[in-house]
Amino acid sequence: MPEPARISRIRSGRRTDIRQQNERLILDAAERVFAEAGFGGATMQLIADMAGLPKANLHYYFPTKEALYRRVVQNIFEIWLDAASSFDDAAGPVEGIGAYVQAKMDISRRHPHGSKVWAAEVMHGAPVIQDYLETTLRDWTEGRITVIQRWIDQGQMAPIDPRHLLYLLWATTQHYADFGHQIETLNAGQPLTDRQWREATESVKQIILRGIGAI
Amino acid sequence: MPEPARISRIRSGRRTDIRQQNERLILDAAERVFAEAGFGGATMQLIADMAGLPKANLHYYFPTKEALYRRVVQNIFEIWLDAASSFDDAAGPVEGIGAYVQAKMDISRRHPHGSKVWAAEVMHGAPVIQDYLETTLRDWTEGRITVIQRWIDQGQMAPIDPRHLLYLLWATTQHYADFGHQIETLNAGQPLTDRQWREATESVKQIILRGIGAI
DNA sequence: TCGTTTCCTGACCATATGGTCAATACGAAA
DNA sequence: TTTCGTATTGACCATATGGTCAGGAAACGA
Repeated sequence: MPEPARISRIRSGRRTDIRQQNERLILDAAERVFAEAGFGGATMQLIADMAGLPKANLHYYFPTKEALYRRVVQNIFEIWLDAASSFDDAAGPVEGIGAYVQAKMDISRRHPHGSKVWAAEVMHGAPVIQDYLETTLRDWTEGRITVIQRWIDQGQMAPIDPRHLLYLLWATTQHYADFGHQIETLNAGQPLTDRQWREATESVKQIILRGIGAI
Repeated sequence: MPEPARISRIRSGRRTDIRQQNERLILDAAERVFAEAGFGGATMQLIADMAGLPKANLHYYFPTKEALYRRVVQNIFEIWLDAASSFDDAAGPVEGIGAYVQAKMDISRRHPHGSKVWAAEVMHGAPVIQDYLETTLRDWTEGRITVIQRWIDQGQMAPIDPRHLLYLLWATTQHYADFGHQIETLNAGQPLTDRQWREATESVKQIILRGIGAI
């Protein structure tokens, strides 16, 4: 059976470079357009223009609009999961939650479009990633609740309902991406500067860490 | 000039009842559909079906889809402003912010669709209510910042950046509406009970009030 | 050079959707 | 009863959009 080997050898050439490069181009454009216009408001033509490719080319790499959207949402979810790891190897809430807030604020700054797509997806009832919510997200959440509960039992923080603490963390950090336009409008129409992002992150950390009695 | 009087007398009859009733019917259906499908994903036909009226009837009361959407967003903004008043007549942060959290959590529970429409509108760059953001919302925000700063100066709370405190308040309370589906999924697929809503509200209040050093 | 696979794209199609309109019914005042 | 402004609605239209396809170009191994 030399077949698979031959295929995989072919796939490692320049052709896959082209495929990967174009898929990335399309995914980046799609993420932006889906974020700014929503799934229904986004058009393949607009995504194509933003990617600098003919529309028919999109359908060569992604069979349908749904398939493209699905890939965008999955990408975001993976980024989300990466940040989640900052929670893990921490001795106490100050380091754990502090690092988590930091990671999520960084994501909000670097992937605002992705965050918006995720938010819209959930708001519409998670038609595409419902299974992820019920498996990966639920498992992750349960794990983190255990960790937080242990911190409480060890007297490292006040007895807060871990679930609502997690919601508060998600809400607060993602707000800086999802409602970035509102924040910018209230900031004299200017995007937050490096300094303002640091201040925001510090404010969030302080309020939450103090709020759970970890400081 | 008896004209206006006659018109206004006519307008107070049963006809205006019909108009008001149908507009309400349409607006309620539209709010729901816009929230669940987004502006682009919503169709006039779907809204019509949900309102129990023929599609052409919608266009009799609202000339275009945009006009209907505009009205929905404006309605939400008014509800939002009502809650804002709970902030005003309060002696200190515990009452003021406590009441504000309470009011906003109640809104999240009673108007989840409206909250989602608002969120989507802002996420898409506020194409419809940008002027509100720059006028009403900006003014309200500045006013509240002044109040919070006064509390800080009077030593009633820790020196937190008022702006980021407001963002945290908005983010946290609205999260329970906008991400209600996710919360429900993590709640064994069940909507929050009365008790759980109370617990959520209490958790949020506690963390924030403690976090700003008001307790 | 040749054969094969992958990639590219203009032109085209079927359908969904926002919006229009003319005909009609209805309710209230005269 | 007549009149007139309001409300109703089925049928219809123009357009936008997701998706298809055939023909050809480029890339690559032999």
